[in-house]
Amino acid sequence: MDLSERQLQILQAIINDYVENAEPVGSRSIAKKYDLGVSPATIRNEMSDLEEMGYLTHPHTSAGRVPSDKAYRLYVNNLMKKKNLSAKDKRLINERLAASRDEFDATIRHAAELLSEITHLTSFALTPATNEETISFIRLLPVDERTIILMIVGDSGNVTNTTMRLKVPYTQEGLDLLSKNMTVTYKGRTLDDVLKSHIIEDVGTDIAALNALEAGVMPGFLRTLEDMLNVNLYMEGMTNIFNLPEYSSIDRARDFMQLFAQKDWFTQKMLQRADGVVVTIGDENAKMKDCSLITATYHVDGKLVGKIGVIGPTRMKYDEVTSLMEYLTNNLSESFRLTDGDDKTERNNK
Amino acid sequence: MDLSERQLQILQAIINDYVENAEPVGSRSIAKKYDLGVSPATIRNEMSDLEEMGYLTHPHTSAGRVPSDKAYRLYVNNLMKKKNLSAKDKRLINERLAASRDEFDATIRHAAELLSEITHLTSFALTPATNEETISFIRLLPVDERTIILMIVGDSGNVTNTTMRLKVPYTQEGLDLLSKNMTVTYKGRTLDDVLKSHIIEDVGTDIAALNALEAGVMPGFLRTLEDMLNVNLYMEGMTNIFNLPEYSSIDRARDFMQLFAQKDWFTQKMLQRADGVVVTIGDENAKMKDCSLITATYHVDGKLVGKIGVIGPTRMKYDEVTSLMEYLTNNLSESFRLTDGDDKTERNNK
DNA sequence: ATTAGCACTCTGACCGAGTGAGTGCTAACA
DNA sequence: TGTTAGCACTCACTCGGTCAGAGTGCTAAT
Repeated sequence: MDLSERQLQILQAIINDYVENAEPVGSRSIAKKYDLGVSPATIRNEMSDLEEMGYLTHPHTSAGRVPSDKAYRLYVNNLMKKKNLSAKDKRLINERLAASRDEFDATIRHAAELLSEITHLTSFALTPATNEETISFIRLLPVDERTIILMIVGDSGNVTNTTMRLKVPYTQEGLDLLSKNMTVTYKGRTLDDVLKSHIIEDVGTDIAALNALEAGVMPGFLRTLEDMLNVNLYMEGMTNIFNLPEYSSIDRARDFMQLFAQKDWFTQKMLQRADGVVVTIGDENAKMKDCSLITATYHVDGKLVGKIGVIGPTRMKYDEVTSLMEYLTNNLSESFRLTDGDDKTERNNK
Repeated sequence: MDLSERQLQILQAIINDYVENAEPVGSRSIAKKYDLGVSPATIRNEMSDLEEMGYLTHPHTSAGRVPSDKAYRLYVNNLMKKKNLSAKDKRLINERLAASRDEFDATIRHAAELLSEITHLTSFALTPATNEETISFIRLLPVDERTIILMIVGDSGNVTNTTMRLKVPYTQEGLDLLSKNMTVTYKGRTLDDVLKSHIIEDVGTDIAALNALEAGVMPGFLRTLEDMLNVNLYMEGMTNIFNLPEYSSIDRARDFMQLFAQKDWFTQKMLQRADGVVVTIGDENAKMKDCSLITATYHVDGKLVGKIGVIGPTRMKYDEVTSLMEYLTNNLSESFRLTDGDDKTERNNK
């Protein structure tokens, strides 16, 4: 059941050729381009065997062979070698990321841009998930007679705030006291935890006015927590796929685009993927049957975890893309390691 | 040079028919469907005249006529009548907007969703421009030894904040004093004004440590102002156009999609458009030659101004879309009128 | 001024032949 | 027994030609 050395060589040759030219590859062209020391007839026989084993398919009798998902999987797992990035790409990455080093979200967006520029595919980046983030403090600030700001600060400096209009009047003292009480109650607990407990805990006071204020603030508090848990999705290079032959039919192009119309669904799917560089090919992506998806994770200060990814047809340069993503996520994680004396700013989401 | 009553009738009939069926319309079908009391031959003669005047075009000799941009312009300016929304659509709008009434950005996003759902076209919504917003107060808050939060609050409750890491240590008193000084210096001035002055004004203190703190904070302050000036763009229904015959060719579809790849450019273009319901047709949109674009403005508390819009082929139901947008923007402006006793929240951008 | 009639034009669908790429099989060969 | 040359066969694609249908533009009659 294992493949012979020669079969592997042939399979690799077919994959290389097909990835490059997007056209079914015949025995003759393999024999000519790759010096395997055998005739086209022999290659034909091997190809026939490979097809039987499910590594190749046949659009029609008189066409060449096309690698199957299974072939790409084999290639990704066993055959492909790490590629070195070109000096040009490395420079591009370093410069672009350094330029926006101070602005967290901008850096992440630039990472997605770089991915799509270099691979000519569609890419995305997610800001880090904050479920592990714990509450550092909560502050209520006055705006006008009826309007206040609720601000939640996480332990990594993540900030989210909501402006809310109260039905009842308030006092500065009330705000201060409630801020303090809420901070005491929730400090150190994760956002997830506080939100999921769903119990609006009594922050403990027996002043009637304060209880009224608390009741007015709570719905906004929960909404703010939810907001803080949301990650941002940046997509880039969606139109790149129009240049690829697999999307030359309107239907395919539409299907592809529609995947990203439901941003929330897509974000959830991506968040569920394992850490590190993960490749899923064709059928392995339930809903995105004829795409391949490569994701990788970066870290913020060694803790928070965000994701970047590339989406394209199954026919893609897996070796180059995975190497690129490894380089890029390392670079990102490095950027986001908060060293002392650094004036990095803008670590706040939406 | 003016068009006769009959010519107007014929032109209107052609536009109706073409907008409905997306196919060149011939004299015979006009004569049959619209009871104008004349024969196809007469209509042919009029059509020929209309073509000479630039209101119609001819894909080829033996095809029917197609309205030109000029014809649509005439239609929009003089011919079309306001349409009443269906009860179903009204209900849909009211329900959907009411559901997210508390969350500012969500409401705006829903407005864009509604637009694309009802029109089956591509739509967008912009959060209000904040150049007129004035600074209400500025607050600096501690996170850890080196990290602080800078928060700017506008007079309409708009909040933007940045987490920044300082090179130098700070004290609570320092933060409080600087907050107070900055507020005094900038209160009441517009964001634009403060940002454009570009002079980092001395907020007035002679304590050395405070000056150092001020210097550390200023770059972040400017960046926060910039951030606060940014508007958010929500796009919806981009894939709707795949169902339209004018985008059945990949090239057209790609061109359309690429318009929105440069979000910043698009946002700027949209912000430049006049207030109220504005229709631009085909050539009138320099870069979007074969699209029509309809935008409308909504108000927040009668002051801040945001935009929503619909983009589609020149062949669109101008009457229905403009009526819909009028209804929708009225509804939005109404929602955003901050009445007393209302606990509307979440009036904060990015 | 309007209309009927008719010739003319152009598109799009359909058809059939020819071409070329590539396979699969068979028989010969090392 | 694995490899190879040779050859028949298959299938998609292209090209030219034909045909039907829709619609115009012109002319002559009303």
